[in-house]
Amino acid sequence: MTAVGALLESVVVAPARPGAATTGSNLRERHGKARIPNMAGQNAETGNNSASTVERAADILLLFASSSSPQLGVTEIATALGMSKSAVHRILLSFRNKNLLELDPDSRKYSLGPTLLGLGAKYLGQLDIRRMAAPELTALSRMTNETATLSVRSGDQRVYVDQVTPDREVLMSVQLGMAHPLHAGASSKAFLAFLPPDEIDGYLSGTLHQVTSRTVTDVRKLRRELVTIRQRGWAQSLGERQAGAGSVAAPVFDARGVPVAVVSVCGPAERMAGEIDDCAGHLLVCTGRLSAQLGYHAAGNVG
Amino acid sequence: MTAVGALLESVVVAPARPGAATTGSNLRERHGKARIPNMAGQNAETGNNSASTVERAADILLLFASSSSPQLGVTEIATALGMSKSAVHRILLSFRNKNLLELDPDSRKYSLGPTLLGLGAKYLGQLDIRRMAAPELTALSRMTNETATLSVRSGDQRVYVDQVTPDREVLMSVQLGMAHPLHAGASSKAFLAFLPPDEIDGYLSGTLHQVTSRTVTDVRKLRRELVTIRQRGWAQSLGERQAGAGSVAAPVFDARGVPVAVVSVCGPAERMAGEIDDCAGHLLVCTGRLSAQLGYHAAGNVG
DNA sequence: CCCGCTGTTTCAATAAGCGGAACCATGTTC
DNA sequence: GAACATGGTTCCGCTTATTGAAACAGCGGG
Repeated sequence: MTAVGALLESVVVAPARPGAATTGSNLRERHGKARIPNMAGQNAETGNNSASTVERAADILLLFASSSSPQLGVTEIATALGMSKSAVHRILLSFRNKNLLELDPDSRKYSLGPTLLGLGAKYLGQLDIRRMAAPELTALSRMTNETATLSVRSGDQRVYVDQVTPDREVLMSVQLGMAHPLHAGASSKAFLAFLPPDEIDGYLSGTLHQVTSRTVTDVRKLRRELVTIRQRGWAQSLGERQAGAGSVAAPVFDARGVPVAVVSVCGPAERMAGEIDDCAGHLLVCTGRLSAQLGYHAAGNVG
Repeated sequence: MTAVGALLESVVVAPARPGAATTGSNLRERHGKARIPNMAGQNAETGNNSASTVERAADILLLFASSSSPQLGVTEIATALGMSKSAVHRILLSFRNKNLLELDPDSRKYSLGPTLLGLGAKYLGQLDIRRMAAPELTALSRMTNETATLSVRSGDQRVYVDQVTPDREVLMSVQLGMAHPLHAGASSKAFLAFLPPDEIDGYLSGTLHQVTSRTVTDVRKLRRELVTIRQRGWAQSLGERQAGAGSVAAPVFDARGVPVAVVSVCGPAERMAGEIDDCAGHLLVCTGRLSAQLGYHAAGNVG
């Protein structure tokens, strides 16, 4: 009954497709350079040997992703990104040729195209952690009667890749695919706490953006909290990333002990406040099973 | 309980929010093949004043979407697209900076990045037809006990944007987001049949690719079938796009009488063969309701 | 250990994208 | 309804970013 779950086109005989056994996808990055997210103005200081035109084109796509209005005009984009109208127009035309963007001939504005759906679906389909975690998320959501989410890391950021919401009126729902910093919210902190020490240092040496009024941006305070998280194995947050929301989160480790994903239970802050311990218990059982599936044998890693 | 359905991050109190006004998206495309860099100057005649670098970058993304293996290497991409390794590498670096692609440091290969998930989710979220049709798809799938799908048009192609699968062992599942030609399969033919005559002519004057052994590529035969489809209001296919699959499909019209989407019922070919008339009945009720919601008043359009 | 394969970097040539301004097409105002 | 305003599209010289070949670096297999 799921809507967007199925991804492989085929006449399926068994409920799941046995398929080729893909190895676990581990992602690692070493980008020390922190980008200022969605800021307008000049981005002259990239300093890389990459293709600036392509990056600017990508920025246009990302602008659509972060914009509140689904349709954007040429000048709108140009001013937002500090580009000239002609450059924007040329890039938009290219994307349009590839069906990555669409043009509404009436309003003369552009919007995201269906090909992006294909790319996103493809990405999800090859995320084996997601497949593996799906039943766990369902069970976790049912037991806690709250939303269960799954996140993966992408460089200095974290991205929700799945969620299962409970069957009740007031609930929390996260936006899949959008990137969040590694220091705000339970899921992020759960990731950060279990990274290798040098990566933690690298991240903490950057700017810690104040996402909400409760976001912890003091490095020393955050470091103390990371120690706590490592000791007890899970992180919590009340409104640190999303005002009014609360959550508990714990990482999933692969065989090498690297955190490859984070599972969280989240809901409205007032409700979550009284459920934290209960949720954390269920959560750890869930992540423990997943880590075991990935070949992780819990060792003395508490430090 | 849906996994990827929710898209807006918020603490939701009401189950769903009624969307804003609908905008019919019509677009026209021209697929030129620009490969030879010799006469790469300004070709005013072909109407190609777009950014070739960006298009080539987009081609790389699309290659990932259509490739069977989730990871691609630099030379692999370069040879597949006829580009130089350095160009590919630079573009890959740009995409990596934007988290549109990821690099597996072990295998030194690239794969799709999580930002694409965000873009795809965003696209789905702003497709109001999808929201509107979702309950209809669910009902249709339940009544027919087969898979119900929703497609939209994108240039000369058609894209699945949603599906609801029945609760049984043997079923059909389509791949969301991937583009299909307008002449193969019931959903495609249902679109094609109700386009304006000049657009039909334009499409039929192009090459009709033989997708499966049963794909109709003879223009005259196809034209006859389009007449039939227009007369009875729905299209059928047995293995024309996907071997072993069968389906019936009918369009959804907006207030102007333009087909904005297509709903289909599909399943394994043997089973569908005996269910076609029954499914078509349910299907037409469903699409009729949707068209009515869009302000379409059935007129004497049979011809 | 060396060879072959693949990803990364370098560098000069130049093709390609850039921006400003002119050009249209809408729809808004008076 | 004409003049105006707004925003998309096109044109064109300038210059910069991109390109391709070749050199370099890592890695795995023979």
